[in-house]
Order: sequence, then C-alpha cells, then structure tokens
Amino acid sequence: MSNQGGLRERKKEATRQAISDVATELFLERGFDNVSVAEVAEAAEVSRMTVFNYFPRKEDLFFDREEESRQLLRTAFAERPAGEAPIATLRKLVHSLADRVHPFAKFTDATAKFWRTVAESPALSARAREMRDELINDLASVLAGAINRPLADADARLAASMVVTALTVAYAEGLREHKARRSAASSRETFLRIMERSFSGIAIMLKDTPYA
Amino acid sequence: MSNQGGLRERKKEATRQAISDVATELFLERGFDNVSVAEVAEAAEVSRMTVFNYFPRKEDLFFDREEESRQLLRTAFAERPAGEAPIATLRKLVHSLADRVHPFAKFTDATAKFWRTVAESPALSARAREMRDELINDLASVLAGAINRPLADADARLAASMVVTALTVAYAEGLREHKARRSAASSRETFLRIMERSFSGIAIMLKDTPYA
DNA sequence: CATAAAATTGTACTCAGTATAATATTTACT
DNA sequence: AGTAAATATTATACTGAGTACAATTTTATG
Repeated sequence: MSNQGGLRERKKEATRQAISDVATELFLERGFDNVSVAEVAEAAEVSRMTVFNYFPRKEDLFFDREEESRQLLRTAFAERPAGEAPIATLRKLVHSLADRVHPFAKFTDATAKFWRTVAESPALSARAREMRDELINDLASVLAGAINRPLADADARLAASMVVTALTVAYAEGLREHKARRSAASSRETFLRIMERSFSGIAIMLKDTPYA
Repeated sequence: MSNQGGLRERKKEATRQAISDVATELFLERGFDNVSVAEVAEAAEVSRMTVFNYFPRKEDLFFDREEESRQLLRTAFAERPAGEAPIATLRKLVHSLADRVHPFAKFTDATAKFWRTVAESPALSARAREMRDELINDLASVLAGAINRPLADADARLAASMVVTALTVAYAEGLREHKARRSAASSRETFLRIMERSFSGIAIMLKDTPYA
C-alpha cells in the first residue's frame, strides 16, 4: 500500500524537485531551446526516461505551478460572501494578489528573466498561451458555477476571457514598467491601474447579467 | 531575371496550391495528427522536402490565410475618415465583415468542420493561439500608428487585446449557435450582439484615451 | 543548344515524445 | 531478517517533425 510520508514518496518528490531545479537553472542560463532533455537528465543524474516519467512534456520542466492558479480561483470563490457579484470577487482577488505580492503580480529581476526566457522560446511561449486558455476555461466554469448557470454559459466565457486578457496585458505592462523604472511600487500601480480600467469596462459588458 | 507571369512562377503557385489542397483534404478527413508530412507529400506526388520548402511548418498546410487578416486591418485604417476614433473604425469593420459574410464572420457546416479539426489537434490549436497573438500585435501597431503614438503604446495593446478577445468569444459563440440552430441569421446576430456588448465595454476602458 | 538560375530531391542528421520490456528498489508481510 | 508484491528506474527501439547540405532536375535566357 502507498505510505503517505514513506521513504518512497519522499524520494520521488526529491527526485522530481531535483530534476525541475536543475532544468530551470539550465534553461535560464542557456535558453530553453538550447538545452535538450538528454542534457537535463544527465545534469540531474537520472535517465532520460525518468525525466519524461515526471514531466510528460519538456515545457512542464519550466512551468511547474499550473495547479496554483486553479486553486487560487476556487478558494476565492469558496470564501466569497453570499450574494457578491462574481466580478467583484475577482476584483478583490486581484487587489489581494497585488497586496500579497503573489507571483502573478510580482515584478522583479527574477520574474523579468523568467518571462524573457519564455518569450525567447517558441515552445515555452506556446505553452504559456495554452495555459492562458486553460485558465480562461477554468475561470468560466467557476464563474458559471458560482451563480448556478450551465458551465458553457456565454456570459461566463466572455467575462472569463476579458478578465484573463486584462491580467495578461496588465502583467506585461507591469513588467515593462519594472524594466524601465525598477520600482516595485510603480510597477504595481501600472498593473492595478490597467486592471481597474479593465474591470470598469467589463462591468459594462456584463451589466445586464448576474455576473456584474 | 524572374518573369512575373512566367511558366516557372505559375508552376510554383500550382504546386503550392496542390500540396495545400491535398493536405487540407487529408487533415479534414482523418485529423491533423493522424496524417504525416510524408503522407501529404506522397498524396501530392512530391518529395517530403518540397513540402517543407513551401510550408516551413506542418501547421502552415492548414492555415494558409494569415496574411489576409493583416491586409484587412491595413486597408480598413487606410480608408478611415480623418478624425474617426480607431475603435469606431474597428466597429465598422466588424459590421462590414458580418455583412459581407467574410470567412471571419461566417458560420456554416464547412467553417464548423474546419474549427472542429483545429480543436481536435493540439498542434493546430497552438498555431491558432499563436496567430491570435500575432493579430493582437499587428492590431496594436495599426492602432498606435493611426494616431501617431509609439508602437508599444499600452493603451493600444489593451485595445487590441480586448478587441481580438471579443472576436474570439463572439466567433466561438456564433459557431455554437450555428450548431444548435443551423440558422445563418441567428449565428450572425449572436456574433454581432457579443461584439456590440464588447465594444461598449471597450469604449469605457479607453474613454480617456484617443482610441475611443 | 549551352549555360546560368532556380526548383526539386536524396541522405543523413537532431530532438521530442511513446511503447515496451527488463531491472532495481522499496514496502508489506510472515 | 527474509521474501514476494508493488513500484520506480532504466535500456532499447521506434515515429515524426524539422534542418543542413549536397546532388540532380527543370526552366529561362543568350
């Protein structure tokens, strides 16, 4: 039987982390497309097959936190005050992320380097876009679920698409601001300013729906 | 020297078209991921290398009209009345596309099958997302250029992202409506209704900028 | 018809990702 | 402790996209 805190589980987690760490380091150093999975395996002192055992796709070695955003949404809506408009819940969540300097609203040299590495690799860029679309789908489901609407509700899809698009633009501009001014405060303000403008527009789009 | 309407040019174009046609047919029939480039080459009676000569990536065999959307934007803004708000120009363009039943606003069994084939292939979906991002970048440049702003203008990026996102959602819902009701009129209406709602919200987002 | 330019092809390669079977290691049980 | 079952790791061999480069065929031009 599988032992929760057993040696096997701990070793697996350690192996996984070791592979991910050494891979991330190599990718940041030399660029995602200039490092083969075989090299990662060798550097992690593990076989190529083991790498693919833990990470089905090479891109997963770099993007190792997809589940986090999903969880973030679920808890935000689980704790939502009854009767609050879903869009208001999201607006609060965004401010909370900015206040807590969550990775999704963090503008530092490290995050800049991370996203530069993504931008320089077609494969990583493609995976980032895919994750964006998955986030939109998740959010649409959560939004529709929050007010007991069918999961394919068109208004939910519009709302989710617009919010995630706003986040993408706001985050990109936040990063640009960081590169230009190197100020955490002004990056944060740029990010929030764009999100606020976006939310005001999104509210209009959804004004005759239960989402706003 | 290269002869404009010479035999060589005509033959090249014919070969290219023949490859693209036979590939599209195979992909629609059996699915993009179940047909190898080698098979396409064989069916087109051409070598594998020749296929890659004309179409650098396999996905290009299916998406063969990327330039069209680019051109659509440029001409719309070239013919724009002086002083018209860029967002108004886009709104008119969308209505014009719907009226002319342009491929970007066309809801038929054929377009449904086309996009179903895309949805069923990870590679084609990825390429579609990439094209969406390229369209956003193009549109942002055109918007900024239209009012003599720097090409990286944040407002232009926000506007472009929002409009393309709206188009994506509106088109998807138009397709869904087609599948449900098989009515060209009601698909068109669904599409335009979502676009109108989106434009009204986008106008709010940009109300203090020269774009709206 | 000969020759230059350009299109097509052949060959050999790299790399991601998959399938499958063999081997090593941990766990559970006596 | 020792052993059998479960599971992690590895070896091997494969497919298919995409690239590099050289050889060959086809078209254009004098």
